[in-house]
Amino acid sequence: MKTKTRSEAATLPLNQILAGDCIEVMNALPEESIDLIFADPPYNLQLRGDLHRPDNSKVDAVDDAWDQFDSFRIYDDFTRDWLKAARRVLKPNGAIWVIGSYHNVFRLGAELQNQGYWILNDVVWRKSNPMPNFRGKRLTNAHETLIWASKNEAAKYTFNYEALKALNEGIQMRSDWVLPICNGGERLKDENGEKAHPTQKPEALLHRLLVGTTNPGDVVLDPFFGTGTTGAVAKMLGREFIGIEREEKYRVVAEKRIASVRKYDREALAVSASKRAEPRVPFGQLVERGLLRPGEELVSMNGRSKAKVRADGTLIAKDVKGSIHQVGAHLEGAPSCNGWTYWTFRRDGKQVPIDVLRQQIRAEMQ
Amino acid sequence: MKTKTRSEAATLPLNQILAGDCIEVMNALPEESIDLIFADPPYNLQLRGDLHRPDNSKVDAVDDAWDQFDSFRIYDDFTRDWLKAARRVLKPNGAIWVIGSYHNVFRLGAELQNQGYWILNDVVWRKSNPMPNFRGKRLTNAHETLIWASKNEAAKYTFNYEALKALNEGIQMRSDWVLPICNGGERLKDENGEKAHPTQKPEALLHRLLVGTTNPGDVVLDPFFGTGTTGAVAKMLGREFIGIEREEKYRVVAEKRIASVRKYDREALAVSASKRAEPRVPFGQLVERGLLRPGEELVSMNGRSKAKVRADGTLIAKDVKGSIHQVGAHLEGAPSCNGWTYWTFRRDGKQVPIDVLRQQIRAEMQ
DNA sequence: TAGCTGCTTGAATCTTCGA
DNA sequence: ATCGAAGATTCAAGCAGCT
Repeated sequence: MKTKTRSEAATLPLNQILAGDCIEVMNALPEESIDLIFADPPYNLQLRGDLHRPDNSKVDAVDDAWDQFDSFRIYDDFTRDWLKAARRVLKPNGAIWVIGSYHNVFRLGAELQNQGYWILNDVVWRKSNPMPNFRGKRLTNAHETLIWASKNEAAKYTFNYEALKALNEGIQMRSDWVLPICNGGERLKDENGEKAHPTQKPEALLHRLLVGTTNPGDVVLDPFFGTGTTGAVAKMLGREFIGIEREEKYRVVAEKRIASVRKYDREALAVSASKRAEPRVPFGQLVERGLLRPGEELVSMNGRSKAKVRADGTLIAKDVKGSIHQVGAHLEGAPSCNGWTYWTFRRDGKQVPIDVLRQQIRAEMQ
Repeated sequence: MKTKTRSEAATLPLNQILAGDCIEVMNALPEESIDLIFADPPYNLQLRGDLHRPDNSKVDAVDDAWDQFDSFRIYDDFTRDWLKAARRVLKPNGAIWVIGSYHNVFRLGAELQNQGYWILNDVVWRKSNPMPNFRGKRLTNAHETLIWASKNEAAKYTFNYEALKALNEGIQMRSDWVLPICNGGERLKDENGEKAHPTQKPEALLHRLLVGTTNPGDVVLDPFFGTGTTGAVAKMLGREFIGIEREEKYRVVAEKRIASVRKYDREALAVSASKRAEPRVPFGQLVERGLLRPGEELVSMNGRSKAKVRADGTLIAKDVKGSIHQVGAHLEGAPSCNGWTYWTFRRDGKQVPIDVLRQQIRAEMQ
């Protein structure tokens, strides 16, 4: 429901980047004036020493002062204060998005709930090209979490169901979004050719989020504006924005960036169109899902070789262990081998190619 | 490292389902006795019906703010208590997995951090066949979140990196896991043909998690056992389990289920080992055994550097002496260098990595 | 032009052993 | 506990430069 009046619009500093601490600046804005907030607060990463890639190059870490907090207590105080200020400026039917990683997102989500925000969805941004875990000590940190919440349980939040369905090729939009990280030409550089901001978010993410949860003309506030992805996408999509940013160097970059953006840029729309490739199905999934059991015997298509399945999705044959491809290649004395078509399993007295099981999983994924 | 003693094993009720409240039962177990905890705590506590404030006055159900606030407080108290009891029984190098949705996972994650657990990853279980959002008012809730945390920051948690990489067909396992929900034949039914438990987890999820973060023989505790997916998969994979479940009807179903499970054979349970687990072989042994001769020349993998082997197993290059690692790092101007993969020697006219010789010695050690 | 190789880079709580 | 040394460890993209 649009309730914006002329006088209210006049007092709002629309399409500007405001300098200063976001809490103070938000408290100076009129209450109940904002339709949507997008907030990408500091993550409070707690990094110890340097990290090198296996090729010995050094990882350019987020070591900025603005990401340093001395304790959870201090981070929680900070979170409480800015979320409270944010809630004051939200319209009664307003909503908020916050983004974070496991370092901070649980603090964010709990505090949202404590303040009476009503969580609508948590959304997973699955990165198609995340940075690997170079030391092999944990899982690849391949996602970040967004929380979408309305001001309270009763709020009539904006949700453009059909628009998102259209973006998703006619299928209901899910809570996991596969999008690449921001790099290439979209990644803003400073005068030295270094990245202008360590954590610039991709425009595709904001595009989907603004298309789905705002209407044209809505006022979108970003209290941690950085280099202004929110403002740039809002402008493209015909939404009004208000940015707040403490650091001058980021404001300068953002101003320039947004000035060069044109509304309804068709290229920006193209960014969000995701192409669908045939999903890769690791052989291990057949084992995890119980389609093949550890210890089960596979026989080669030509009937000459046998191997046993192991719990981690590798095979073991007479004198070799490895993937279905490696073991097949070794047994045939070939440089390579497509294990999917080489190996068969026994089902109802017949030998069936394991590729049948892969097809089955792919069908489920549709 | 297994440190289980006979007396400890004797006092642990292995491979049993214990009846009762999980906090009381955990407090009756010996401390520091559990390798891994998997917990799927309830979150629909149905508090709205009979909610009391801490001072025992009944909450006015009309007052939404009070209702929410007290709900969270009670849930947080519950979470704090069971996580504390869980932490007591964990071995110093133990770890925990918890699973939840946006309703409760932020409370879980924040409390884990508050108690000193150290989050290793948050993992998204991306459901390949979720229930659609029928009313079209929100995104399809297509995932649940798991948190993997060690007992504390210093803990040497178990992580079978190579096994998970193998499960994912040679690519590092990511933090987003695509797996189907539990249905079909795997879904347990009660005598009326109704599902026996509302939130039965798929065995594939537990398979991946147990293969990745436990070793055969480890003790896995599930304080919210339900119909025993954890126990069933633990048994298959040769892990010990302890289940705790309050409701008799679930215990009955779980007992029957686990009794019908068979453990995979030993060979199938072996997983791809990490190189770190292999015995250490000093470079000097290659010289002592005559696999390399003092004075023999080594050439770097990239062909740009040379060094000579000395009798004590150090190398000497143009302006540097030291270990294979030190000399390699110095010549490359790198912070570190794995000399085993950096240096090659000449054999039959070809350059061969010295790591081949290490493998040879390791093979002899078997 | 299209295709290939090689280099660079990304919100990262990223080692372990023995003296 | 602290310190030094051994040694284990990466995936997907974009882009430049070349054929």
